[in-house]
Amino acid sequence: MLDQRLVRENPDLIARELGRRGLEVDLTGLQLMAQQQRNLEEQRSSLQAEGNRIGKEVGVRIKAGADPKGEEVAALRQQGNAIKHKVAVLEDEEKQLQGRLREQLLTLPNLPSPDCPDGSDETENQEVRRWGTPRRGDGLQEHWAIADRLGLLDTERSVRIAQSRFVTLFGQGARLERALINCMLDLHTNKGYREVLPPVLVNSASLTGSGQLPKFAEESFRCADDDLWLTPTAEVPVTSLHRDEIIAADQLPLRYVAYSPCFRREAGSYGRDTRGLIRLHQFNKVELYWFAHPDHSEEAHAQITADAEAVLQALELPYRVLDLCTGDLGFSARRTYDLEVWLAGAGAYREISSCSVCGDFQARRSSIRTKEGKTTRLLHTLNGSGLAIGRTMAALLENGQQEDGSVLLPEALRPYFGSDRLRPE
RNA sequence: GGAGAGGUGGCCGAGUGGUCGAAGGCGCAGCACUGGAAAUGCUGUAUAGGGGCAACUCUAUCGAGGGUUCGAAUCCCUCCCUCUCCGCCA
Repeated sequence: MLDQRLVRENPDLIARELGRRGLEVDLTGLQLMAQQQRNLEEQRSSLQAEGNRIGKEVGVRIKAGADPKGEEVAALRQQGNAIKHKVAVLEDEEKQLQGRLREQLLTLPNLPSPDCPDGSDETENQEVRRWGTPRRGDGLQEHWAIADRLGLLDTERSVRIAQSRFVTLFGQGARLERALINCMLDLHTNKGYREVLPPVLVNSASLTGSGQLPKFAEESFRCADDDLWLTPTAEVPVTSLHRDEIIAADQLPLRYVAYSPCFRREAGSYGRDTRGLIRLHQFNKVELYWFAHPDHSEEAHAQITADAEAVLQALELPYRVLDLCTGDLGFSARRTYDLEVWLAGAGAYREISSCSVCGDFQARRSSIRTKEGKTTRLLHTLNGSGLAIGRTMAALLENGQQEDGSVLLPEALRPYFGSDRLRPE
């Protein structure tokens, strides 16, 4: 959420920065509301001050011996009552206004970082660097074909169990998924990340806190009878881990690594990536998350990205890093580096991780602050996939496929998987 | 799901209508004492919003929301949460 004060005092800045995202917003209405809200607050609180004064005076006079039923007290009472009614009216108006203002503010995305490259869509994302040598060649299979051949998964039975875009893993496939989760968690915890296994059902406040609500309700699965949703990413529960908290500055950064299944409705993506492990309603992910000191979130962004890259390097998967342009930036992000892994079968890079710095955007929505001496400020949050498990498996299958039909696994994964390769059964 | 108890500041804990943002303790910070530390003493120590260059000041907040009252941490209603016992259960 954007700072209400900024809306009041510098709406032009907001309009300009949101313009970089390709959004045309007229903030005069919002500014007016914010100003009016403050006027109401001023009126209300000075009336309340007067009311408090009268209330105290009644107490003082009665204690001093005034007749509680006498004229003197009755007059004060009447004054008090008059003020009370005025306050009630103002308060009501103010509350409504504040509600409408907040509602609208919650739908505005974060302002992009000054360093974020300008651009209108993903074609203008900027490649920052590449790592590894992409494997190319004729006859390289795509991962679903390999998975099918090796009996790693079953999509048709998954439709019977759930519906399309779900997958059931079997045998070596299930084992590989488990190996990847453990491998990644170990990699990150060895670097000092604190492992956390959060609830998968999250309430509306949590989704609002990290930015999925109110705007993206149709992206998540909702439980009909409860205020609970299936989490679309561990970013949601982990953000709310410290909702409404004040964290001492010397404890920052708090770095978490959370494994969780993720659930997404993928509305509006029918027909895209319908085969394989790329786009599913349910997938596993290991997520990195930082609660960072507001003065050091840029370094933190570089670090969290490096920590995500380290997984790809450990798994010997070639990738490239994209600096997302303003037009492709996610709702809560100020700046994002996407990691795209090479898929040898598809012959293309595909997103496997997204590392974002959100500034104080989520912290304001979630009220997460840090205290240093006497000053309390909103802290900064960052998140990065480290990594999406299903897509990692896809990359391993495509990049590790061998002539004999087996799939060779990277060294780092072998102890977890218990073998150096997947073999035809 | 049934019965009961309870939710007060970073923590513990007092406070059943009046000047209470809240005693006391712990913790923490600063100062004094010390060669240094401990112990001790003194002082300070919530959050948000508004006004002010600032010192400072006003308002709100004692689980949440409503109500009674000139005045609510305290009384009433609704909801949420926690704990204990019973039932059910991986």
